[in-house]
Amino acid sequence: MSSSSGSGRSATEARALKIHSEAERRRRERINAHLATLRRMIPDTRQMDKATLLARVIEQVKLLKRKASEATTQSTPLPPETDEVSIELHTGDANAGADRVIYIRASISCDDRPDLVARLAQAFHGLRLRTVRADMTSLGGRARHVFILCKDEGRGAAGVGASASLRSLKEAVRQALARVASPETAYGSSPFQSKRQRILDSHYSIMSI
Amino acid sequence: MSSSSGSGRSATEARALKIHSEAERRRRERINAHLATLRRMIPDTRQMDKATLLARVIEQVKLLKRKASEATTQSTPLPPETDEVSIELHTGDANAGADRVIYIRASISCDDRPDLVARLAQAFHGLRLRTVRADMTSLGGRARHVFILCKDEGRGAAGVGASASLRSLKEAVRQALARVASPETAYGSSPFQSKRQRILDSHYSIMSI
DNA sequence: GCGCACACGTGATCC
DNA sequence: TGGATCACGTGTGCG
Repeated sequence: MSSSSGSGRSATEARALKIHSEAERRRRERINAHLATLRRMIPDTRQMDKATLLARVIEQVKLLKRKASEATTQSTPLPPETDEVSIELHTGDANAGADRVIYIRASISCDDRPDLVARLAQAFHGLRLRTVRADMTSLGGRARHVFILCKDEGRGAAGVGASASLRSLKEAVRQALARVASPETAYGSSPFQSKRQRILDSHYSIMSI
Repeated sequence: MSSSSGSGRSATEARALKIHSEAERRRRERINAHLATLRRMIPDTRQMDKATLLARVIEQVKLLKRKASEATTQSTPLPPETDEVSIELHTGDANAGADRVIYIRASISCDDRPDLVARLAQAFHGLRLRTVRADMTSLGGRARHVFILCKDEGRGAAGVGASASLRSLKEAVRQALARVASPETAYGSSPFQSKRQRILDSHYSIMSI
């Protein structure tokens, strides 16, 4: 205490005290305003305890952090444990007859190895397919690659048997991918290798060229 | 006031008051503990105003929400018209000290050309970075490629200057990508070519090897 | 002295 | 009435 006598406050003290309380009120208002904002942007927090509200904020920040991080590092599911090849045809706009562009979505899941991408590129090149889009994942020795391929000009197969040639093209792509996925099928190389071992062994890059 | 006489409090009143103040203290402690937690999980908020801390929390939640949302909706499929290079570091869980794995999200947008992917792979290889995931788009002569790179073992830079070496690694990747994006900057090759022309000319494959 | 930010105790209020 | 929460004024320390 700076100065005091028995009775009340001096005039200056009273005024200072008032200023102080007002400042403190403004401070509380700032904090509470921010709290209200948080309450608005987080679901199911209307009329909830100030403390538990903060708990939910923490929880939400954690969750969003995980979500954002994992979304930037892997936006597609993990490579499946079983080998798969899938082909889809997409003729861009069925009625627009002018351009005759064919898109193929080819997906392959298999064990990863250094020459995988190169082999695939080679296969596509041999089929006169252009890779417009590619999505590749390599994890734990497994790879899952998805390609959007484009057959720009169906000149050679334009006329009558277009539909038939489409099917054969599709089948050709499937076989090519299957060959790449397991080059030595029919050979007796043991397919039994633990997942753990594969993970330990695998430090392949999907872009080893 | 419930009851009062001139002098002091009754014994029961005093005890109740004490209980009350203790409860209030506990409440404050809970709130402050949560605030401390938030302060820990948001960068650069050590000894910062309680109010401004909450402001940063709001800001962070907004940012993370946008990030997570746009990452799940994949809202940037088309290559932008302007050249861009962006690098992001992701150390997997800052506190889990054991594994020391570093992920880098590197994104490049530029004119497409046959050797682009090969150049990028070469650059990453030179920086001892493994490509764990790749997402490549080629459309209308423009390319937008996103890579998740992995620096498996920071053996050489583990100790003191880890943070600094991270920054320098990030900068190295950025410069490498910039070089690949526009190899002949500073030369006088005319940058003026119509978008239309580029589209007509471009039949590149992003996997031409 | 002044401004700022914090913790504390207290009265009011609502189940 | 008892427990829980809130807003308020005040005391106190730091630049």
